[in-house]
Amino acid sequence: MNLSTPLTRPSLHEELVTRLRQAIVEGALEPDAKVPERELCENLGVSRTPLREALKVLANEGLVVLQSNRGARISKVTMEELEDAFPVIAVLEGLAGELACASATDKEISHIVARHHDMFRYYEAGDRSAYFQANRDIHAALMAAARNPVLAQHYAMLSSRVERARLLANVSDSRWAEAVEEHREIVKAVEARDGPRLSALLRAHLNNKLAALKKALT
Amino acid sequence: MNLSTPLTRPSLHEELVTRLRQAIVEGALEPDAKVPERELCENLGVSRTPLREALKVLANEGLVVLQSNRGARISKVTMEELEDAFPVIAVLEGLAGELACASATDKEISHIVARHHDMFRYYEAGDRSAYFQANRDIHAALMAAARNPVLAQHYAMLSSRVERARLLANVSDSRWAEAVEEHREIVKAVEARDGPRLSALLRAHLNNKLAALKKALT
DNA sequence: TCTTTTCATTTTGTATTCATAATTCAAGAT
DNA sequence: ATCTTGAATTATGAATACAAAATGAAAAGA
Repeated sequence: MNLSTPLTRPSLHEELVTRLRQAIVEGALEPDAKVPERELCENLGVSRTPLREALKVLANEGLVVLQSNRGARISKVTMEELEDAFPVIAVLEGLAGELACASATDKEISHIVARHHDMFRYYEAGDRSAYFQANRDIHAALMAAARNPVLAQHYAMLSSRVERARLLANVSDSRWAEAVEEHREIVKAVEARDGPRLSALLRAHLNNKLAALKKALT
Repeated sequence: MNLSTPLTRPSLHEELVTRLRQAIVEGALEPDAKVPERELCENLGVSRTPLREALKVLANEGLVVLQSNRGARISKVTMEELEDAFPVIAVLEGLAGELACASATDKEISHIVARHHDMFRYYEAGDRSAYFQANRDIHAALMAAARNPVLAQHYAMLSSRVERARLLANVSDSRWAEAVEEHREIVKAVEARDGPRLSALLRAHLNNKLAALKKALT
């Protein structure tokens, strides 16, 4: 049992940030909807103070828009935002790939590889939701292996803003096949610990993802 | 005159975020110091509520650390943080360079070039503070020319975390000379609108800056 | 009928209050 | 003397209160 870490109860506003962020990303709080302050307070059993603190934080992250004297709205997912965010995510993932090749443990590498094989099986089985889960795991594992908390923080922020687009547009089967092919190259680069190549592949992968989203959303 | 944007008085917490961030970056609020909540409230003439909202936002940005039931402290500038942040800033500036080459107006390009010439003059004159100001302007102008608000937002956040290091370590004259040389190459790439080259130069410039900081801080 | 105006209601931003946890400091124990 | 102990004080987190602004609905005017 760990007796060295000073035990610290998370404050209400922190929990609220986490839960609201999740609700927004999952679409439980819909884009452009007004944030029902009173209702949330009642449901969550907290007063307005910590809830409003959480909203300020989420506004700073771009998930919520504050309108003076008119409360908060869930921010919309616009094409412009996606077009701005994806290139940034791309270079961050690219960097993560480089760093991961340099600092990942062998165990981490083999975990990423294993998750890839899972993912390929889900693709064969046509199980989209398991595929997406595996895909998220892979990107998260890569990010963790990069050993750079600052990078991870900004990546997480951007991901949360962009994740919601998945709810708006189902990618085509042909794009799915393409993405899988790209991942076959990616996993090869991971196994070879080829940082520059992995970086380039990830950047290209993200840019293709954006192009596919664009097509699906117009 | 702009008549489309609905005029909106900034809320107290927003103003506080701005002012506190500035105070932290400029060193008026020193790293590791406790945030004097009561004192700030009195000086700024606001109640605790908006101040605490601002602190939550700054904590989310990493400029402040919240300790449960023990208030807030200004976060320390650690070598680990700089080592994590600089590579991220480097890829963001690299991306900004690429994008700027593609989307900057001729006027923006010539402004960046002009500011470079100013900066070189300040270097000749040995005027460090004017040099730094011009340097900041150049990076800001480049970022603006990239036309990507998401990129700009994350760049600003990271810059604020890292700016403070400048107060801790004066770079050597030899590094200054080096940096100027690097900028001579950078401005050439800007004039030529050579995106890939500018991107590579900026990334290298940032990595060298980190190395210089490392040396100066040990 | 369709606007415009008025006024009650609700919502919002900020201030204030309150309960609890941390800190301080003096008194007693070692 | 130094180290504990515990009550008094202060600071903090969260709830509540309050004033100002926005919203909505009914009444007055076109």
